[in-house]
This record gives sequence, C-alpha cells and structure tokens, in this order.
Amino acid sequence: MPKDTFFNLPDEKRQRVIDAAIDEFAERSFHEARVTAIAEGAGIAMGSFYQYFEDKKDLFKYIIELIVKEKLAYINQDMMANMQNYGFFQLLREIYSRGLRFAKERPRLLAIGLSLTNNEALYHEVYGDHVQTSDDFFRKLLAKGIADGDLDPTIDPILVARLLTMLNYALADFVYEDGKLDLDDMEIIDKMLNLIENGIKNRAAALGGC
Amino acid sequence: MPKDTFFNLPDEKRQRVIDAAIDEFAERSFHEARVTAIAEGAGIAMGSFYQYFEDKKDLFKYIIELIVKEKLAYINQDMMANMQNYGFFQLLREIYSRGLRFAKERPRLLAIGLSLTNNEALYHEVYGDHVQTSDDFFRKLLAKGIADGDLDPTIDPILVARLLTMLNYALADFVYEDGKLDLDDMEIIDKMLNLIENGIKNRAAALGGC
DNA sequence: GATTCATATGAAGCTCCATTCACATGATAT
DNA sequence: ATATCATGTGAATGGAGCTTCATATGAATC
Repeated sequence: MPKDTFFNLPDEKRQRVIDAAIDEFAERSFHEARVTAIAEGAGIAMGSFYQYFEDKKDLFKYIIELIVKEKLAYINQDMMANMQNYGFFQLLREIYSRGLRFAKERPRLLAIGLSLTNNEALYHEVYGDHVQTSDDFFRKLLAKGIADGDLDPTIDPILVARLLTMLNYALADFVYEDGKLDLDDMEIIDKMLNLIENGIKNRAAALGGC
Repeated sequence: MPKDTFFNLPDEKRQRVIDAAIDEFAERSFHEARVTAIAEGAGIAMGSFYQYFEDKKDLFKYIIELIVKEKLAYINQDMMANMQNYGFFQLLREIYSRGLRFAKERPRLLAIGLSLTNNEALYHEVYGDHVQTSDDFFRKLLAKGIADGDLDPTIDPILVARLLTMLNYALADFVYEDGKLDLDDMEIIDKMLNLIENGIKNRAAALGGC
C-alpha cells in the first residue's frame, strides 16, 4: 500500500507517477522495470519515490489494483444486473466485446495484466488466496446456461470455463497484431462465438436427411 | 552459437551444463536467470562458462534450439507422413495428445518455451524472421479439413488456427495445475475436441423435430 | 522569527550479477 | 624436457539499479 504522502499529492502529480509506472511496467516485466525510469518519467527525484512507496513491489501492487478496478468497470457496468434477461450466448458476446474494447482502449493495462499472469510467484503475492479468477466467473455463467437449457448439459463446466478464458485471451492477443486479420471487432467476436456455439464440423452432409 | 570448446567437451560434462541451464531457465525468466547458478549447477567454474559460450544469451538460444528440436520430434514422428490417411479431427486429436505428452514428460522445457513467448523482443531475436508458427501449421491442417469436407467451409481459417493454438496452450496449462480437473489426459482432450467439433449449444431441443 | 512538521532531493551505499583477466594445468608436439 | 596449444579457474572488475541518508525547502504554528 502506498504511503499517505502519495495520496496527499496534488492530483496532477500523482497521476504523473501512475502514468510513468504504467509506461514502464507495460514495457518491461516487474523484475526488469526500473524505479529510476519511473521516477524520471514522472519528473520526481529518486528520494521522493521512497517517500511515496515502500518499494518497487508496493507500487506494482497498487497499479495492478487500479487495473483490476478499471477492467471490472468495463466488464461489469450494469451487465450483471441485467444478467437474467439474456441468454448465454448473448451474455458471452457482451463479455467478449467489452473485454476487447478494454484491450483496444487500454493496451498498456492489458500488457501489464498479461505479464502478471506469466509470473506465478508474483501473481500469488499480489492476489493472495482470494483469487476471483476469470474461471470462476465463467463457471457460474455456464451453470446458468445449462440450467436455462441454452447449453449442452453434458459439457464439463470446469474445463469449458478454462477454455472460454483462454479464448478471451486469444481475442485480446489479436489486438496487438493489427492487420493479421482483416475483420472488424464484432466480426471476430461473432466468428469466435460461432465456433463456441456450433463447433467447426461440416454439418451440411450430416443434416442432409433432415 | 556455443564455441568449439563446448562441443569438444565429454558428453557427460556437456550434458551437465545443458541440464543446469534448463533447470535455471525453467525457474527464472531469461533476465532473472543467473549464469552463476548455471555454472554452479553444472559444477564448472565461472571462467569455464565463458570458454563455452559468448554470453548468457548465446546459451539461451542454444537451449531454445534444443527444445524446438525435441518438441518437433514429439509432434512430427511419422505423423506427417501418414497425414493423408486421417480425418481432420483424428489428426487434431493426435497433435493435442502428443503436445500434452511433451508437456507432461518435459515440463521444464515447456516452461522455458512459454517464458519465451512472453518476451517479444527476445522471441524475435531468437527466431529472427522465419517464424514457423504453430498458426501456420494449423492453417494448413484447416485448409485440408475443408478440402476434404470434414469442416464447415464457411469458417475463417486464420482466426480458427489461432484459436486452436490457444486451446493447445490451454491444454498444456492444465498439466501445471494437477487436481484442478479430475480427468485423465485423453478424457480432457476428447472433451476439448468435442467443443471444437460440435460447440456447446444444446442441440436436444433444436433437433427435436428430426 | 523560531520551531515543527511534511515533503523534496540527489548523491552515496550496497548488493547482485555478467563478464574479464591473469594465471594454472595438462596434453601433444618438437 | 621445452614449447605450444587448448582448456580450466576463481578472484577481480564494472555496471546496473534498488534503497537509504543527510540535508534542503517550505508551509504552518507558536
């Protein structure tokens, strides 16, 4: 947790520190990121940095906290409230589309988030035990989908939840590689959803008899 | 490229160096990995290390080269030769199952490979341009599957290739988290394939009329 | 205007490594 | 046995970067 001195800072200066930190952590892993670069980027003295934070990790945890808050704001806004009104695939479409928007609008935040998932030790230190994972969320969604009759009841919710999470990551990945795919965002999402909904098997032959 | 002195080493000693390097790179990112730990692990003097390698990166690239060779051996063996005899989903099942076996039998190699995909700069330095990606491979497979009539011809092969790659990663991920899923390997793979083949929509209702 | 308190500063101090160096060792050739 | 060559060694060297420290600045209070 940053010290009081940090929160007492004028908004503009505090924001400069946050921005500089996001820049550095987005470019380099936690271990590679340099406190000196952050201080310089924010236009503060090295000594000041340690007036504001215990150490580098203290700042990093704070930044992660901000990212989580912001991401949840993107995903959650009103959606959970109206959850009952939508079918499974509508909800999934909404989740993916909001996740993609977050990735496009805050690519540096996305990069930091991804870098954290690649560092297990740090990940646990940041989140402790109460890891409200993306998996948990999808599991609940799947349970509801099965209960509502939208989904094949024989699927394994734990496995599928993980797969949906991974596909969500895949989506974010496309953002980094512009031009790889000549599609607009909703088109990508709809094609992904089509895979999730129907698979990729050729049904034309099989359904001939219907 | 390691120096001649390295390749002139007795096999046993050369292997000790390779093993020590794999241990260290599997535990820590390239940047965090310590030459001192590798030298100590291999039972050689620091000076010797620099008789064998230009620097830390020289060794790292060599290790990656070994990993790629070994992984290809797992995946490729005879399979590509018999490709024509199998349908798309049989091939995919085979690929996933071999990938999973590699992950289970060589978890440290898997970890190093994953860590490399998380470091774009290093990744490009190691592979240069001729990045024979997993994507390319799946694209060809998909093209064949469509040509053979196994797959829905309206899918987007580029997008789906990426999704199949990500699902392959997801599979490897499960290996790390034992117990999360109470299934044996082939069961996981078959459930994944079922998602890919048929999606997760509940067809019972829709097919009632058939 | 002196004291106190909070904050600012950048130059040390320190630790951790990668890399180098000056000096063995030991084999092979002369 | 001496010279030459390849290899081995671990103690310097040096740089990078986190953290601390001694000292300023400046506002608020007495």
